[in-house]
Amino acid sequence: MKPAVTVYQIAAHLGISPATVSSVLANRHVERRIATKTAEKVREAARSLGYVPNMAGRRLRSHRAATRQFDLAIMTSFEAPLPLVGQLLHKLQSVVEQHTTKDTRYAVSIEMFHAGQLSSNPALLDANRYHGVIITNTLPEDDQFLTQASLPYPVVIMGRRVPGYYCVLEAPGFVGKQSAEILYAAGCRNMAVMHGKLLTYTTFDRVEAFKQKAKELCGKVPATISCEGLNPFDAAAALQKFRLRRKSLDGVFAVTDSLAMGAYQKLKQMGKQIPEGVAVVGVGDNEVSEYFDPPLTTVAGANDAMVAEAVPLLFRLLRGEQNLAREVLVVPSVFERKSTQR
Amino acid sequence: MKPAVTVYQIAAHLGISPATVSSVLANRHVERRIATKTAEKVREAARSLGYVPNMAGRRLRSHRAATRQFDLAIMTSFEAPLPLVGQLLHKLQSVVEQHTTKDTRYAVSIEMFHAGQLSSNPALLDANRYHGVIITNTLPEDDQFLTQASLPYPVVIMGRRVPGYYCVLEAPGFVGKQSAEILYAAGCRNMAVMHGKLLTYTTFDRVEAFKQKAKELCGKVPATISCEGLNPFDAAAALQKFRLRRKSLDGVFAVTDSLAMGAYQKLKQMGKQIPEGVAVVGVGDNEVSEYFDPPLTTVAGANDAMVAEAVPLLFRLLRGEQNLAREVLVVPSVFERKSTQR
DNA sequence: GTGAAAGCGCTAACAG
DNA sequence: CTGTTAGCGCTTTCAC
Repeated sequence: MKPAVTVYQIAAHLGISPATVSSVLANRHVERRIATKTAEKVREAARSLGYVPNMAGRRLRSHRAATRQFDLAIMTSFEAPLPLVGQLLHKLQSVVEQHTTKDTRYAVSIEMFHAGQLSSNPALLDANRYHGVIITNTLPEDDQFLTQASLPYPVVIMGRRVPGYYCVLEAPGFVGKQSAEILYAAGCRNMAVMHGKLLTYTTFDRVEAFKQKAKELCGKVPATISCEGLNPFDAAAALQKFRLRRKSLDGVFAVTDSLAMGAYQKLKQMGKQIPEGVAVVGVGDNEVSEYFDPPLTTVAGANDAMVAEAVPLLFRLLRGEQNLAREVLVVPSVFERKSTQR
Repeated sequence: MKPAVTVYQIAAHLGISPATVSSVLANRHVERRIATKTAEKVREAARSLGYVPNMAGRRLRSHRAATRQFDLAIMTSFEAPLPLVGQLLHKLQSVVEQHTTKDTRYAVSIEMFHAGQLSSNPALLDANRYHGVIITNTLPEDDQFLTQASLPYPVVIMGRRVPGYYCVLEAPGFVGKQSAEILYAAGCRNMAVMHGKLLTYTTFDRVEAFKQKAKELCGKVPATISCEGLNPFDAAAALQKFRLRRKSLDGVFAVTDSLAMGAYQKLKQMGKQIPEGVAVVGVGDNEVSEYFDPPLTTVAGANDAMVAEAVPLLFRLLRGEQNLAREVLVVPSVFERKSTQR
């Protein structure tokens, strides 16, 4: 590939000076009183030569020495539930807004990688891109990669414990344990756990803790309903298949509210009342769970709370604060609603 | 404010060379075989002096000449529904991934502004930040500002027609008109429209078209149920107040599925059956609408479709393609479900 | 209305 | 193991 076109080449091409080219391309031709015809020519040449401005050059040259610019990033997998990313983004933006001053500016980027493929994200290991990042929705493969890597900037990992990093995660086992207890208290003795094909650490933990507690309480391991993805559709489809094998089902723990919502419809179609026939517990990443019919009991996950911890933690790291806890455990809230009240 | 600390100052402070400082701070001290003690000293000094690396400098110096780097941004208001932003982000990321090659790289940033305050976003007018942006969820104040501004890079505006820009928007009037017709066909004669306090152009259009069509069909202007925000909670609260004033209500058009979902619960509590007592139409920005009870009829908005048009359009502009349509109209799909079948 | 020259902060390349 | 030097691409300043 040829080296990129620069303002110098455009200037040479037209027989004018780079300064003139620059003025035009930065939209300053009016204040610099460049001839309209010249401006036209420059734009035309830029287009035909395929000029792509180098933002690093521009920023380097034109920033005020007193301004500090922080480039932050959220790294998440494509497969992650969008709401979590949205929450994180929203929170990060509002904290950024608070911290922005005349001479401190922030930019927030998002990098997405395919689950398990974090290692092939080129931006990650570059020291020349970000001042700090929050990484979330990783799979074990990703975590292993991170363990070996040593990133040259502050990193907060959400939802997973990775040695050597600052991590914010759900209190291990809490969601699964609580959910099993809620279902047991509602009288369920034939429980099932419903989850997607890909398991992040957080999801894995929820599933395992649920199974263990359910076994302890009911004397047998709960069934597994494995869904293709995390959408309601996937839950309905999985339940359709499952139905054939198991009629006695009386309690469902879905690792995501979206899955629970898909399950609702199929359960009703199967003639099961909620909660009388089957009780359902979800994990709260959804604003509408309270408005489902019947309202969905939710062990609130801890997305909100994790986000609320992770973002300020990143800023403390950026500020260079020392002696911060390597690990923050967040305890989810439980919202008991009709879907588990018998 | 003092000028930012540079590697030169750290070097001077420690009596060593800037190159050494640089190597350490970029995590290259191993390959450069810097003494561990020196590395320690450098890091310590960087911390105590409050060093913030200048990414523009780093990037400028260390990039390969053959690499073109594109910095893209999504600009959206804080108040926008998160799902739309999520969809847009996801789509943009996947197209970015397709276009990424050995010597073409992309970075995606998000800028959030408060609805109506786009003009005070400093990143917007800077020529030295982005190669292209997608702007969405603007209020009329923002649009007016944009009309006057002249941005020095490609811009796609989603959801609104603004003179001089490339715009992707819903076919005007379609959603509102369709919704009114669906409700009318379901036998509704006392309709209401439910919307949030802040009206983007898109929402405004939906509301107005609905009112007009409803009046045409029923002979009277439908009632308005104005909600604080766009969450289900807001819909329930607004309906609670509204209930006092109007018992005859038999059809609701909610400009957002979230609002419709909030309305469901309150309507049922008020003793209205859906669809027998009250039919409901939402606008489809939500994966669970099909899984509501009864499944929610949705005029699918056109978020998916808009996103699918806007992102490739941005890339065409970046490539310098000429003679592109200034305006792309997207026609929403209609999903008739139980909530309007009598 | 336009050009020449300097230099933003950093690191690659090379020399020791 | 570390220092010297040059220059990435751009824009600003000043000169004409």
